Amino acid sequence: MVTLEDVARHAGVSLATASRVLNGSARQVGAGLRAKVEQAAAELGYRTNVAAQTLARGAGNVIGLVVHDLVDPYFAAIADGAVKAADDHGMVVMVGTTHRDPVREIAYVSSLGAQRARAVILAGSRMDDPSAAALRTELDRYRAGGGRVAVIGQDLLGADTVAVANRAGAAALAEALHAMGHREFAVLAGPPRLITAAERCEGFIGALPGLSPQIVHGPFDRDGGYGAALSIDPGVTCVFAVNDVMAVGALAAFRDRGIRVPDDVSLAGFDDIATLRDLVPALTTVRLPLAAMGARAVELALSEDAGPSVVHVEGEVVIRESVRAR
Amino acid sequence: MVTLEDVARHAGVSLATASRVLNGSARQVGAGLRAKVEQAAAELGYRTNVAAQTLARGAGNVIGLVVHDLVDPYFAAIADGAVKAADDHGMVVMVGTTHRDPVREIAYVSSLGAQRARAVILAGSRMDDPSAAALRTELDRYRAGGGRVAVIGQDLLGADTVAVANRAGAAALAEALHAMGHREFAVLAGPPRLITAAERCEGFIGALPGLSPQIVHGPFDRDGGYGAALSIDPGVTCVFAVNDVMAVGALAAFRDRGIRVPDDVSLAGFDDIATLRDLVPALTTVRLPLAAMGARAVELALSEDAGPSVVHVEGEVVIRESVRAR
DNA sequence: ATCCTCCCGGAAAGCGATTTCCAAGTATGC
DNA sequence: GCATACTTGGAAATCGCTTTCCGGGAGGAT
Repeated sequence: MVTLEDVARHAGVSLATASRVLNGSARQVGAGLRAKVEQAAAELGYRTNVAAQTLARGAGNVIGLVVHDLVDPYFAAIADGAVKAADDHGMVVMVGTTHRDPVREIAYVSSLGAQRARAVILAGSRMDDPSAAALRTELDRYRAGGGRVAVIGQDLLGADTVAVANRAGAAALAEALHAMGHREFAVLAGPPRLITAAERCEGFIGALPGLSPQIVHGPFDRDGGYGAALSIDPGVTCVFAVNDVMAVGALAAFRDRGIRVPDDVSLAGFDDIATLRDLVPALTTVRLPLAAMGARAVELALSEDAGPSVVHVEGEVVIRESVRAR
Repeated sequence: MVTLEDVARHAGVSLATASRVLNGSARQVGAGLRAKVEQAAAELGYRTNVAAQTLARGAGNVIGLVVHDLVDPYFAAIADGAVKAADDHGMVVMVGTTHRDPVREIAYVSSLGAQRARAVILAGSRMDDPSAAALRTELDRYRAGGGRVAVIGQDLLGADTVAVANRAGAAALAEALHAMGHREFAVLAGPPRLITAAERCEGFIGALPGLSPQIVHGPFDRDGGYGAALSIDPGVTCVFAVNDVMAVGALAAFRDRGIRVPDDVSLAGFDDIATLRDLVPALTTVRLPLAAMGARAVELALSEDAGPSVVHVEGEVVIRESVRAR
């Protein structure tokens, strides 16, 4: 491998000068030498050794992204935005998938700490349970080493946060559905202690004073939606699934049971996953700018301001054919 | 930050011993010292500096993965498999997205070279055009530095390859559709020079001797499928889209034009994207083990054998409601 | 003309690990 | 009981780059 020293020798300059030319520095180098160094580097095919650079500089160019599941289009969209934004800042993204295992999540943060990653971004909502404490400890340790942390979802860890207005979005959706004449609701509410799910559920119910929707808990994924939909009470005219992927499961369950959407029951989700837009009937949902959220998280984590800052993002209600007025 | 030297001092041993205990080595360390070192590391909260380790060892623990678009569920599934497999081998994955820009692809390989990534995995088929030469040059350079390269798709670069039997899969599908009585076919063929698309198209047509299906080219994505479907000849009874995402677009186009699937026309795709399984009508397709392909690529790239090895993966025809016998 | 800055090139000291040698202690073979 | 081989611990040389510090030359002010 060609080293910087080889380049310097070939160009007849010192190591210091070569470094300043090739790898950026506050200091200027005269045009003559600069050209010589650049030519030498090109001739020799020099390639910076990032590991050495990271060691010497004390900071790397890696951003860690921790998601539950890349196959879930929600996380894929966030990851896409994050990768793009990181690239714009000359950073690269390391992705870890936890598949909702808190142990893996912690292990991943720890590994990113060892990498001296510039920042770690946690996407996907956390359970409100003891494992969160262990994660917090690990994050503190990471921060103590100079790393930044950004969280996408609710403001839970005292870190930079891209906060999603889950309650407000769900409330706006509830109001829209109420205005269309619905009174008998069911909520496919996801896991009871999953914060995002709980917030959406609360926001929805809170916007329907005097009504008491049926609440069905279950996993936060497609099969969870399918299962939960099976136990909807007769008489319910409108079902809210706390995310789109669950809504898809519910749709399948209704289809299997011969219940027509929206003729027999209306259905709404949350997130507005692009891949799902061609579903029939098209899903009424709350649109979230997922890629932008991923990008925003990267920018937050890379910004210089001291204190943890919070960016709020709002959802936009999108009414499509999966709901019908009563 | 706590360094290995701090740990060694705290434990009253040499740097060498501490290194051998904490970061793995061929050499043994006595039980007594080993315990002392481990305790010291725990007390001080020692964390390996991966950059220093990479520099000293001359090889890192990063695997680079280059995909076109993480939002495309095809790539998301591959990435998921790759991340999991890498994790099993104690490696981490750095993802880059090119959005089909050859320049970005090359830039990414170059950046992975600078990282001294252990391997780079290229997913997503390439165009058969001049930019491939530039990529090949960059890859050769990367390999010259000791890195491994694996490609998912067709065997094009002379690297380790997870080769998809595109022709055979498409041919099997064609035979199945033919056996169901279809004779008038159209192929939504994607970009003419995109190798994967071309192979699937050829395989399909080749299995229908005596027939000459209508070929419609267009982009390899959802909108490409939509657009191509608009120019299907009347009289066609069965449409093959060279991937599932395009098939979804075609489905939408047919719906918008009042053409019913499968009553008026049958439709088939390729890939069997999990996220799309709840589509109505369910898509007939050729199933590919995407996550396994991603994992396989990682293992190939990490294996020690010298020469480039090729793993073949076959697709399995899955008939669902989007096709109907004639 | 003198002095003070400012600018730019180079020497050398790290950054935090790994690993090759050495040396000493212990086990084995006869 | 002694020579030989194996272990195991430590000192020190690297790995490739950044950056501080020093020194010399050019330009401006007095």
